[in-house]
This record gives sequence, structure tokens and C-alpha cells, in this order.
Amino acid sequence: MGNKKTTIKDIANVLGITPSAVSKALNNHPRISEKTKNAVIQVAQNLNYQPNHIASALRKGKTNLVGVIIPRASSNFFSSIIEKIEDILNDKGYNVIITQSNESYKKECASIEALLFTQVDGIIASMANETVKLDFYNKVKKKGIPLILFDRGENDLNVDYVGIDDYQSSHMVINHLVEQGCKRIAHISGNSNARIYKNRIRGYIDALEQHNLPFKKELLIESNLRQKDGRKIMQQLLELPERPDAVYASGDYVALGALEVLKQNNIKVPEDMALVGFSNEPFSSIVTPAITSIEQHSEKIGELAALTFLKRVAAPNEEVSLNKMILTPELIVRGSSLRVKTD
Amino acid sequence: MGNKKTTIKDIANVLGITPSAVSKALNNHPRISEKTKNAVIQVAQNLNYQPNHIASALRKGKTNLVGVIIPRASSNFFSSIIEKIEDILNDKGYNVIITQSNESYKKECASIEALLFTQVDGIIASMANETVKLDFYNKVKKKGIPLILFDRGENDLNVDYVGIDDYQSSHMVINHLVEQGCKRIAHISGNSNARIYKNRIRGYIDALEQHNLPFKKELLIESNLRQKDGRKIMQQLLELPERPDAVYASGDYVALGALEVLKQNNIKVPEDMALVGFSNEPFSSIVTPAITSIEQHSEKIGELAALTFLKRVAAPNEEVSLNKMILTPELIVRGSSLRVKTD
DNA sequence: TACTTTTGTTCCATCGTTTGAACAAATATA
DNA sequence: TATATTTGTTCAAACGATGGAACAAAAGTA
Repeated sequence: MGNKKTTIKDIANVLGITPSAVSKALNNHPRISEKTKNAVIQVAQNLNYQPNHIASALRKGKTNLVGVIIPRASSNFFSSIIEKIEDILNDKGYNVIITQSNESYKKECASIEALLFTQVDGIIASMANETVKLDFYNKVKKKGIPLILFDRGENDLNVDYVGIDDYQSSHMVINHLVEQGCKRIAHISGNSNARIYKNRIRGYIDALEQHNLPFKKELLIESNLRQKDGRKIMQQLLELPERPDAVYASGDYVALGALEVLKQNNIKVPEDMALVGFSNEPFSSIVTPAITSIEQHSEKIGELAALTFLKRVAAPNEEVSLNKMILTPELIVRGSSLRVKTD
Repeated sequence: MGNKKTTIKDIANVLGITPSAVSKALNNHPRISEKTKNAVIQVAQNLNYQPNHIASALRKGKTNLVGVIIPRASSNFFSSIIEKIEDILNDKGYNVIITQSNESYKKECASIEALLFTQVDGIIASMANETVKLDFYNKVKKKGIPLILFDRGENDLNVDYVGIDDYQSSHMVINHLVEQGCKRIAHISGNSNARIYKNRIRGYIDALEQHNLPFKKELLIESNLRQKDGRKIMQQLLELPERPDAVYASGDYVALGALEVLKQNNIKVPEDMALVGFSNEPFSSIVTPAITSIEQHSEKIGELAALTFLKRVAAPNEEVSLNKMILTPELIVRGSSLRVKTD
């Protein structure tokens, strides 16, 4: 068999018309007759024609590729956001390139570089914990392609953003813990350079104040939020002269690590130590005790991010109004923090 | 500022040479003098030249994009494979497009379609549980681009494959359970159409025979391996007139579901019912009791898959020798199956 | 009938890079 | 010195699809 790929030209030859006419027929150009259009479609099918997307991208200056950068795919939060983004964008003829930064600034830069190299039509990203310098993201902005951040964003970048109200999240958690009778609430935070963790810290401190609880510096600990960080930090907390009676962790994995140490030390959860995580990862409901957590409505975040991208490509020149979309989170109360049995 | 992108032509104009010379200089063509090469690189830098990857892809018929299809990113097994694949391929100048099938045949077909449309240089995939028809994968083969399968593959496809020895895995599990004194061992399998589950079933049956244990049809149950499937099936197993005293599940999630039901029913694990999972997901070590599982060496799988791809693109015409790479798995014994305390 | 408008198509340049062939100049070989 | 080889570059044709301008034919209008 002639193993060459069929091109628009082959179709043209069969029908005795020009490639240009074929192209127009396939793109449903108004000036092409129905008769020709049908004939072209027929022949295209017969020859098993597959449009060369690369050629079209070169000519049109548009690849129909969208890059998505996430810190880790293994987190359910991110993977479900991606799923939603894919859903929506695939429908509109876009393909999604997913890359992971693994929370590393260096890897993130490499990802951006790679995506720009691939000439994606836009980037939807959540920043690595490590990332402080915004140079690479500014590079994206300078390229003039849409850049949408979610969850982990920076105000300074001045781009569209979708996320939850982190300040309020902390209030929800602290209010709940206080209701449960907790008085010395520790907070395991992420990198305080990142906006979201900064906001959660602010919320934590303000909420404590509202409840007339003192803020103790030694109960606020910054970390990388991995499971092993949780183990280490909980160890530390247990060694304090005055132990906390509750821990509000800014992630479920770090909370899980903390829980392990608590169990090892036979500390009763929630009676002796209440525990709250963040993100509502599936495992938080299956460990014992199940971990109270914050649900961030990831599908909604994914949806909004995708729709915002589409809006931007549709109207690239509406420079002014940035979209900052802030969703309201939800506290999912479970065994790890439920001291007061209400029945 | 003149917001046009710099092209090879601009560089040529500055230096008074032809675009062709510039292209060759940038590609380190041996016939271009060092002097010209340096000059070109210099000017390219000054003008902030970014090569147009699309144009080059069109001309060369190569996108330097590799598609990876996995059932779910949320499984640690798959996400760590991807991480490794990315590592290796990025190094070689490839970018990786990740897509999820969500275990759905339809979504998998759509993914393949999308990847072919994007004109990836190759596809590395693990099949969805649902997938039985191989038509779309055959389409990939017909395109002539490398196709490498891992974990979930099919012999009929006749392509490179990386995975573990599933037959042996079952032996390891059964041997271990028998050592622990189990006599009625149930097996929760995945879709028996898939090669890997078929092999595990074979291994299960043969191993039972080796130990002179009878194979009971009602103790072999096929499922989708989700957590909820585990709950349902364990419920069923408990209702049998003769309960099993051990369950070997072909996945950690399904094992977890089973464990939940066991705990609810106050059945002692491992004393009354031993439990073994598969894949060694991180959570298997953190639940109580920790679940015995099979470690599949995911990084190694990812590495081999990536290297095989590279080998194929390097020598596309070595038609004959397919690579079927079968790794030896490892049984990680934990509390859920450890009855005999050895100290 | 003469002229305008509409319709359907062809023509041709273009997107930016690559590559084999061609060619002149420089260098090596006999 | 004549001839062969090497070196450095230009030439020109791709890769496949696109879209505006041009153009002929058909249809509509006066």
C-alpha cells in the first residue's frame, strides 16, 4: 500500500479541483457549493484523510493546545481539577498538556519553557510551593497568551485567578475547633510566601483573636506539607512544654503524618488532640479516625479556570477587567475533630 | 516595540547571510564555520530568538511530543510512573502529554484520537479496565509511531510491553497466606478480559493447587477494583456458608473497601481474615491494620517504558524483536496478613 | 442588450524551518 | 600546473494548509 499520508492535495486530485477549494470545503466556507462540499467530504472519508494539524497550526498561528501546570498529579484535588478542565476544553477542540512541577521551582520553570516551546495557546497553572520569583510567569504574560492561575496564585502577577477563600477557611476551622472545646490550636502551614497560606495564617490568627484565644508563635509552623513533614512537626509539637489540644493542618497529607505520630504515641484523637486537614482528599475519610477537612470544590475550580481561558481566547484584547474568582469552601466534619457528640 | 516574533530570517538579515545558513548554524551543521555559528548564536540571543517549533515540526514531520495514557492520575502507581517517564523524556528534548482514560473505553479512544491529532511522536499507554476492543490501538500501530504499553497490555496487540510478572505475584501472595495458615483463600480480581488479571487468576489457581488447596468458584470474584466494589464483595463473602479465611485482592483500593466492611463487622484482621492488596499505594501502610501489598516498582516500569520509546524512535525499522519486559514484583508484608509473629 | 451582483472556483503567496543539490573558493594531491 | 577534494555557503524546493485577491460564469437588474 502507498503508505503516504493523504493530504488535501490528494483529495483535490481525485476530484479535479484545487487544494484551496478542498480546504475551503472542509472548513465549510460559504462560497463553496454544497455539491463540492459533499464530494470533498466523501472522498476525504474514502481516502481516510487526517488533517495535518501542524500545518494548520503553522499557518494559523494557533495550536489548539493548552498547557496545565500542577504541583502533583497524585493529589486528588489537582487531578479532579484537571479532569474538569480537560472535559470542557476537549469539547471546544483544545487538547490539554499536563505537566507536574513536583513543587519544585526549577521543574516549574522547565515546564513553562516546554509549554511555550510547544506553542500552547494558553496556560492554566497552580504554582509550586517553592515558587517565589515570578519571572517565568511574566514571560508567559509577555508572550501575550492567556495565563490563568488557580489555587496557588499571586496577586502581583495580575492575572485571572480561581481559588477558594482561604481566609474564611481558617475561620471555619477555628470556629469549629473552638466549638469542640479546643483552646490551644496549632497551625501547620505551607510556605508563608504563597498567598493562599498567608491568607490561611491571617485567618487563623484573626479567628483566634475573635475567640479571645492567645496567638502563640510556637504553635504556628511552616512546612512543605508532605506526610513526612507532618510526622516531624507533630513530634515537635508533642515535645512542647504546653502541648496544643488541636492541630489545624493546611493539607491532608501533612495531617495524615501528624495522625500517625499521634497514634504511635497513644494520644487519643480527638479527645486529647483534635485534628483538621485541608483539601478533603479521599483518604481523609478512610483512615481511623477519619480526618475533618476542607472541601475546595475542585470541579468548580477546574470549570471556572477552563471557562476563563475560553473567554480570554475569544476576546484577547479586553485588557482591563481581571477575573478573580473566589469560591466558598466547605468544612467536612469527621471523627478527628468531633468531640462533642450531638445526637 | 516591533512586536513581531524574531525568525531565522531576521537573524540572516542582520548578518547578511541566508536563512538557510542560519538554520544550519543553529543546528550545528558540520559544514558551517565556527565563526558563522558563533555570530548566529550571538545575534539570536540579542534578538531574543525563539525557534518556531511548529514550523520545524511541519518540515521534519516530528513534534517531539509523546502522549501518555493512564487510567487514573490519582493512583500513586501511575503518577509515579509518569514522573519517571517525564524525567527521562524531557531530558531527551521530548515533552509529555498526559491524558487520563478514567478507566473508560470511550474516553480512552478520545484520548488516542486527540494524541494522534496532535501528531505525537509516540504513545505510551496503560489500558483502561473496560477496554476489550483494540481497534484504536491498532490505529496507532498503523500510523507507524511507536506504541509502548505498560501494566495493562494485551498480547494480541503485539507491541512493546513493560509490566510485572502477574502470575508470579499471585504465587507470592498465596505462598505467604498459606504460610500464615490460611486455607480458604478468596481472590477479588479485576476484569478477567485484561491480561494482567487473567494471569493473576491463573497464578492464584495454580498456587492453590500446588498447596493442595481446592479451588472454589465462589471464592473468585471479578470486579472493577474500586473501593466501593471492595465493600460490596466483602459483604457477599461474609454471607457465604463457608467464609474464606483470607482475601487476596487485585488492588489496594478494593482491599481497602473490604477492610472497612471487616472492621464494621468486628472481624479480626488478620486473625479471622487475612487481607492482601496489590500496588502498594501509600495509604496501604497507614490504615489500621496496614495492608500487605505487592510493590510493582513503578519507577522502574516508567524508566523502561521511556527507554523503550527512545529505542524505537532511534531505530524505527527494526521490526522484529518486540520487547516484553517483565519485572519481578515484591511482596510487602504488613499487619493485615501477618498472623505468625516471628521474633 | 448592457451592466451590476452573486456564486464558485482558481491562483498564489504565506506560515518558519529544513535539507539536498549546486556552486564557488580554498586547500590538498599528483 | 592541472586535477581532485574539502569547506562554506547559497539556492530552491519542500512540509500541508490557508485565505485574500482575482477571475470567469451565472444570475439579477435596468
